[in-house]
Amino acid sequence: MSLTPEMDASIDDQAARAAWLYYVGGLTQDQIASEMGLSRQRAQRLVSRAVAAGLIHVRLNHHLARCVELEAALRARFGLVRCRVMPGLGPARDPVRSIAPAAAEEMERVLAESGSRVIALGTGRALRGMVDALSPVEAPQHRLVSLLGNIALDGSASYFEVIMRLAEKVRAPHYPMPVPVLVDTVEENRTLQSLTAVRKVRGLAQAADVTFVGVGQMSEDAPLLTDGFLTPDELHEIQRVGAAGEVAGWIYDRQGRYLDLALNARLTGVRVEIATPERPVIGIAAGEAKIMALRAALTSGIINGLVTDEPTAAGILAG
Amino acid sequence: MSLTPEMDASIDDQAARAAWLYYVGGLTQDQIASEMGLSRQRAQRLVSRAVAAGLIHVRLNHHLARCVELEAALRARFGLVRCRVMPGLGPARDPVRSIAPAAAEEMERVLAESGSRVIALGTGRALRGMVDALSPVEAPQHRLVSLLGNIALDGSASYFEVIMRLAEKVRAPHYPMPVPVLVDTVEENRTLQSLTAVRKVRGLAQAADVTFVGVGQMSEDAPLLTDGFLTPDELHEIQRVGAAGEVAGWIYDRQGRYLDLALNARLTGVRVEIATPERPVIGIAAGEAKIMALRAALTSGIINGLVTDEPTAAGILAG
DNA sequence: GGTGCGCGTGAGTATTTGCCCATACGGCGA
DNA sequence: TCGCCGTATGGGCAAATACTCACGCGCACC
Repeated sequence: MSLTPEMDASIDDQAARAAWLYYVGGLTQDQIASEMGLSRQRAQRLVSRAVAAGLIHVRLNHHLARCVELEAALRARFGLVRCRVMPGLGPARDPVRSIAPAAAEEMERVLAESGSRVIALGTGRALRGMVDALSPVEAPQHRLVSLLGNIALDGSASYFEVIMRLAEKVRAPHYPMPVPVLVDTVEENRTLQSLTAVRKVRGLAQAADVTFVGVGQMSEDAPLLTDGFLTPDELHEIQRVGAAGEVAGWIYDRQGRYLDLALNARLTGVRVEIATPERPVIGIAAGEAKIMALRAALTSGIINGLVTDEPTAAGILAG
Repeated sequence: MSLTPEMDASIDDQAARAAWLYYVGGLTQDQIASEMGLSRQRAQRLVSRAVAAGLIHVRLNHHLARCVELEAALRARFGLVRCRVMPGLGPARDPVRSIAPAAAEEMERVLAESGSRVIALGTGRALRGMVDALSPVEAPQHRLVSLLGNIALDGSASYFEVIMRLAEKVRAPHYPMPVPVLVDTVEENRTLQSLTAVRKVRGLAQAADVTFVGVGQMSEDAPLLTDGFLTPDELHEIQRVGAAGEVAGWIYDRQGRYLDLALNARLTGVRVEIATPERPVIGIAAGEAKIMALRAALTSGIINGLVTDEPTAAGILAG
């Protein structure tokens, strides 16, 4: 993916400088080109490179009245300790884009604490977006721990791993869950759970001071299905017994009560229990499809913090 | 300046939403127009309004190698507790633009502390830029105090007042210095200093946990001259006795030793004494003209923290 | 009630930007 | 050594954006 680090650094430096001149200095790409002694096209490419590489962060410093209202309503109805509602980006546009900056701010808020905290993390696209939107901060006083593994059934590790990226950005000690998300048999699971390494990570995760999780829907586009953890038949069976959503792979019904499924015995991750104000669990999720799953998790208190977007917030409250 | 608050809010809301769709969502202004049901021009105006009003903040998440080097060199040479060097924006462009975001970050760093702090502030364009670039944060645990008044000799209050704006953004209790910067006679000054209100503010400022100041040059374009605190003759006389710069109106020589001037007896503000690591004084300043003033202030330790830009940093180190 | 002023609006236009393509450069294998 | 391929570069062009101008509306003052 990259050339020599030296080369990369120099090009990123150039990109950063061009983007700085463009966004902070307000120069045109023409002016940047002559300032830095390159062609306009190159200047343009550097700026877009900087944006693509996430070197540039844009933040909105204004609380939209509508979003503030929705936040207040959600806080009141579900007794949330944290709640952020960001403007929607219109249909057919990835809501992760909208909520990632706000989620990153929530994370930064935790990271800014000077005392040492244990921060537990789920997986998923929304959390990945959060980490990408995060500014690098040195916060080595905290410990990061995974609620679940990042190895899929087929052994691939692509399942939107979050903890390693985050640890890299904040330079904090981190404890990934060194196991597959799901194993084939109850016995395998028991063996894994007995490993000291696994037991220590589980213990840390269960004692987390704050937890960030995604929330999965159980409709036909369920992440558990698209990521290959369930077959369509299994999904339909679980839907039939009333599945409404899942957090870290653990499936619950419309009241947010965890279901007693055969699947559970093969899940290796930590189940998030009812959140308390002292040990909040922040849900990071948005999208039409997730409304029911979110309402359920909020109802029972699996999550007591929420970062979502405007249409999703409205949908949750409409129910 | 503004219409009804209601009207303002609604228009800012629109602007913020348009800017969100533009910068975060990546829509074109055409798409924003149809999404929000307005004309393309209106969408464009809303976006530029949001930028002008400071609703949109852009930050660069990359440490340019050259800037990092300069920071390290400045830290080492002057024993600084904080140091930020931002890329220059080229000549003939306001360096405040470049350093304001970094200065705002330094301020946010202090504001994020959970313990209660006393934050003292000077005045000037650079500090004003810092406050404008600051994200609104609730930090009512801190107290903000002014080092000097904001009333000029002619009674006008325009001298880049900082503390009120800052207090508005962070909702912290604030203590402006309720006097002119400079008075006509020593007796007037004595009278003012004896007022309880003034004594309390002075006491608070002198005990500040952290201080943010601009740094003024004493060349022909001295802020003290352009703001009408000195006549050209006075300036030349002070230059003759070796003035190199000024902090909060107090003038020092090339070694950063405060000068014993007749003017001093008419200055009402608090003189910033040698900074300590426990009670840092952060200088916010950049520009060719300020190099000598900065080097002097750094040499004697009037300031032990610095936010500046690349050419200024290089100039300071070159001496 | 008229008149002037200021603000916001939309149309038109100049500038800027993003994208595509032809081309040049450099590494690598035949 | 030659030729191929992948990558980066600059020119050109269409789209997008910013600016200017003239108009219209509302408000206040006369």
